[in-house]
Amino acid sequence: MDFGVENMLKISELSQQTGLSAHTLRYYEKHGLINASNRSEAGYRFYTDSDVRRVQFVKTARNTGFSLADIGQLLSIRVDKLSHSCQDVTDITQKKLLEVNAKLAELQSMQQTLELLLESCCGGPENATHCSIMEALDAGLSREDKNEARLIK
Amino acid sequence: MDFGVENMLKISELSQQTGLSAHTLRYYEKHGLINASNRSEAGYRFYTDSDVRRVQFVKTARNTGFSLADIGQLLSIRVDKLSHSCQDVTDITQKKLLEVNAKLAELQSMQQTLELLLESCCGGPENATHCSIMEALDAGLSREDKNEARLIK
DNA sequence: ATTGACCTTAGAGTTAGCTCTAAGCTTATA
DNA sequence: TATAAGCTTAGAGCTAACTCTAAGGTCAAT
Repeated sequence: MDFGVENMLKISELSQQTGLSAHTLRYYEKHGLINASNRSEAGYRFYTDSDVRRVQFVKTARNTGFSLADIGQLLSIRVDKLSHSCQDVTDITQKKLLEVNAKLAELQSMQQTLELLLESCCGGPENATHCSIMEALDAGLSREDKNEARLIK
Repeated sequence: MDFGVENMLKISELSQQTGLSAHTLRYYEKHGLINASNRSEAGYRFYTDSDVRRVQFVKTARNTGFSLADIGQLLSIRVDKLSHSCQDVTDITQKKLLEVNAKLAELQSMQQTLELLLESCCGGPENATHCSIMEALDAGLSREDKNEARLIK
């Protein structure tokens, strides 16, 4: 069961394969996401193919927007699929989607506001005494938008 | 020019008016965004109407997505409009819009991925051995998407 | 034997924007 | 006058996900 060190990767090689820095790989290890299956006598990490696939999984999940905590959960499902249901997986995914949708809504509102501001302003070289962007920000964006803000008086 | 302390606000009163905590107001002051025009002998901050309007401006800009650094720039325009042009204002606004659009694109890509994942999975109580979400994450999301990632072998 | 590249660890630093604490005054109320 | 609420400051802590540093051990090549 113990094949020398052939066909295993050192951390810098894993780094190259995955595009994650060695620092980041150690960071993920410290946070329980990944591990080197083997260590040399001197303590050097050696990664198997299976380790590489796990790291790729982490990277893909990361690109999809999952937090490291989410990924921890996904990984524990991954290593024991029999003890987990598809619903366990969709729960995590659904929760993430809700977060993403919430952020999206917030950013879309900002986008709309910024576009309106830009439309309203000439953007020219004249001085800003009557700049409509400044006026709008001074007026609280025309007043009938925000929820909790009390009006000035 | 110095009217006692009538019609000025203490920090907790400004906090109530604006919905920003006293902590946050002091934080903004430390970062050069706002200031109390007056202090009592004991060092208590007292805010004028003009101070209140400035804080409202900051809050509105914050809600619009501007960073505190952006707001610092906007405020320095606000106090000396003659020395700044509308273009100065639109430059800041445009830059912010670009940032927001970039984030938006990233989040929309995540949203799409998450929706696809959810569509592909039954989400039921059966065990996760053939969960299509896990498979997709294992396969790097079907392979033809990411830019810098090298394939496994 | 000696470079130099690579590896190890613990732990500090970064970013942004708060949020909170501690220790000690001040002010208002009873 | 005493107590509680509110104010002051400097500075630490929080969040997330890295990113980097320091001090030292290892390894391959000269």
